[in-house]
Amino acid sequence: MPPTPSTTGEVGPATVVPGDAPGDGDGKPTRERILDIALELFTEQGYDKTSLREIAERLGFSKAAVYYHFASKDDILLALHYRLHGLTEDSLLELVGSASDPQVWADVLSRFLDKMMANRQLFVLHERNRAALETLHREGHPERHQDMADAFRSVLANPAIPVRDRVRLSCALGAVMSGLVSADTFAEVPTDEYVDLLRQVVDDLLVGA
Amino acid sequence: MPPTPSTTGEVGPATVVPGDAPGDGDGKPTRERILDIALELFTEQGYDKTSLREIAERLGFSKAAVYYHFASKDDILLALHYRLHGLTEDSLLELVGSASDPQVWADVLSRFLDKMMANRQLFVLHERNRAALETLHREGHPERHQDMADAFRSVLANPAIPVRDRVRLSCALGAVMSGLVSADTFAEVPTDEYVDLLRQVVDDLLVGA
DNA sequence: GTCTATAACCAGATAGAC
DNA sequence: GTCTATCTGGTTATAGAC
Repeated sequence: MPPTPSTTGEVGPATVVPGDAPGDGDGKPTRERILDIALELFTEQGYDKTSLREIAERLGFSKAAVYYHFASKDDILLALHYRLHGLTEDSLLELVGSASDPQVWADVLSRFLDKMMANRQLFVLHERNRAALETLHREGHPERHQDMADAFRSVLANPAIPVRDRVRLSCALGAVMSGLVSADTFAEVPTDEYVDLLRQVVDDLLVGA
Repeated sequence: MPPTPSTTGEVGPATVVPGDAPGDGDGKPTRERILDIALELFTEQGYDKTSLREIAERLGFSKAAVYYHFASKDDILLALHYRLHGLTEDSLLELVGSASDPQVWADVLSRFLDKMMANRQLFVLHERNRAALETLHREGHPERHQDMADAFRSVLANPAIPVRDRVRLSCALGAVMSGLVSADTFAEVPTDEYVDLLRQVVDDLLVGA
């Protein structure tokens, strides 16, 4: 049986202690290396058009070896989804869930933006494979793991909050996501400056006007 | 050989003259009925997770019959993509291409919003199947069919335009798309009112502030 | 214009050797 | 921890009858 039979929440590079496990080229454990390649291929070609054989080939071993680390292809996608979960601090989450004030939403989004930008590829993965990820969410995905997207979704569906505010929140989320996805187009702009531009957009939509 | 061997730009319900071709339940030609079902299933379950067998079953005939109307599964997706193309008037397109003024972009988007809202599902399809559609765009898709998305994309990539303006345009597009996708959440709001809220968002991002 | 039958293929997944 | 070999099932696509 594999060392981690059920899917575990992976938190990303920060968790990896250098020289922590066998691995190959780097000190990174194989499981992480698989996830890194998968993230790259899934974002580039799409989840469904990427085969396990392809992932394995890139790493220099065979398809079946991947099955030692993950129970299924879905399991890989799920693990990447959990990387996103891992980015969220609980304190921010509670803030969103409790308050119904656009100013608070804007603050949370603003504070979260740097982390989003630093882990941009993870968001692009989600943006480009919505269909596959939502299928995953419907079945499986047992524990009601709360993440940022879930928190905001529940706000959007809350009828006690004025429609105008909710619509503008929805737009602000879309605007930020769009900003992340097309960040490559603005590669010549320094990251800090770029993030500030996005922050301003969030502000204009949620508190300004 | 099929009546329309290569993919033709389908324009939607407006093109269908009542009693125009055999069809079945309605006066709609079979080709259109296939596209309607495909649109529904592709948006719901995703392009890759929908099989031709499933589409055929819904229509009451067999998988192979679908191949009479379309050369491949990709061809169906492409035809739906062309429905989107069909929504765009050339006059609006030129407007976007020529001007580099945020005010103009806002006007175009505003004028286009009603049509976008009326054909919402088409946009949701594109939003939820970006990966599949971009693969399609890379290969095939011969004639440089210009659509709204292409026009705006070329603006975003134009270095002659101030970065701030371009970033805000990118955000505005994302905001509108997000608004379209989550329109169901706000089903209780009258459409006109909802579209006005979105128009305001576009305005705040592109001309206000 | 639609259907039956079937070909050809490749994916995800398993068993068990090393 | 990785490999070879194999199973199983579903997918796109074709040929040809009605």
